[in-house]
Amino acid sequence: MDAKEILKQHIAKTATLTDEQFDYLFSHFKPQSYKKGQVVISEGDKVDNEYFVISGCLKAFFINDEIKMYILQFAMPTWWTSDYGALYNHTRATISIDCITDAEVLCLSNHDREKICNELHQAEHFFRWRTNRGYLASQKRLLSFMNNDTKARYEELLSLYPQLYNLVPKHLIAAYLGVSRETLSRLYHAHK
Amino acid sequence: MDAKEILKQHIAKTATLTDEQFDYLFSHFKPQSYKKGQVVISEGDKVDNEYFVISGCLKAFFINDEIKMYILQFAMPTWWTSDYGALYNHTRATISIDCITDAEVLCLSNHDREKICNELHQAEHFFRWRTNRGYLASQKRLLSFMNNDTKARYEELLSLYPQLYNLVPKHLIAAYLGVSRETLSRLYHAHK
DNA sequence: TGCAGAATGTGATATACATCACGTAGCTAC
DNA sequence: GTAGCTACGTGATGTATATCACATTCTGCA
Repeated sequence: MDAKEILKQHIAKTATLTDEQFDYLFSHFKPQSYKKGQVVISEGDKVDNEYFVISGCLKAFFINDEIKMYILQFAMPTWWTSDYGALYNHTRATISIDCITDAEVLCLSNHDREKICNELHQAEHFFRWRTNRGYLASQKRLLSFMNNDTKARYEELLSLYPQLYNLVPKHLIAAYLGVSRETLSRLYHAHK
Repeated sequence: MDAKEILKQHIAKTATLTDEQFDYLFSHFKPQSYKKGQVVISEGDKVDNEYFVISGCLKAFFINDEIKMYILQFAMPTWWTSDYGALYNHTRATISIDCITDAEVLCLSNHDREKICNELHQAEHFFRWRTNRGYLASQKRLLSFMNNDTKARYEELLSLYPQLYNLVPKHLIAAYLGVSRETLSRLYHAHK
């Protein structure tokens, strides 16, 4: 299945577009390929685009003053990613994004998204629901952070995305869980 | 300023509606008054409405198996609140909401919101942006949880919402920060 | 093929925080 | 007014996790 078809099916779950409308919408997306390790958005950048993942795995992360990394999102196929704070507020990136594996994405500029949303009511509908789901996922993760200990969060993550275990290095999983790599290592060697 | 005018100005920041369109939209909102301590949504309830706060302060919270409470949101005037997971997915409430002070709200049913969004493109636009902002706030709080210690999060909260200090009991602030009330108490008596 | 750097395991120690326990002050109801 | 409840402070102790240090294994690549 090609990129266009993947996006089409993804949107069809939420919004009803004619083929012509979808073609028009799709004409604003720009395909892009990245190699493993390549940087998509770097802290301090001007952010113009958001990215729809076709294949591969990216990470969106924050580096604090002590050079410690926290991962906000592993972006897998059919997920959207960007530094949305910077994108919507026209500020410089505080979040960086790079590729854990080779990856193909579709880029959509902030300007084009707003233009399409304005022109096509169904597109606005789609983006409302996409953000809805992101909001709910974020709330859920926040609750999990407050309520569950590290082990429970680790198991929750792996039961949701079993592919991560082999796809991404353990220290990145630790950075997603918000614990040190040592603690994570001890965790899953203790309860074998 | 009455409830209608408060909502009107709130929406006008994001979407352009004619007076007729706003009147139509407003006709779907139902005003409601609550007393301090009154429950708006209780865990296990069917959730049909979301709430726009006109006055007072509500809290949205989760109680875990060990009867420990975590506060997801203090809902202040012009904020929206509900158990959105339950509301959108038509499941039972896992989040409860009650009133910290006497409060006035405007209720909007899930059904009516979707109806209005369908009928009025600008309403869909408004709700997309409202959710956007909620998503960004949630991401920011998540990052703060991973990156900052309790003291920093406490000071961040109070600098954002100074009125909370006198409005809500300290153990609720602790439940928002995700620490025990003892730890919070020690925190702000240590660094005077 | 072999080497450098990345990823991972593991021990020792320090620390932030939870938990338990108890005390006090203030508010509310009748 | 007093009984009871809620909010809040504070000490003692236990525990999960960070941090530092070093060893081991894996992997890409020249």
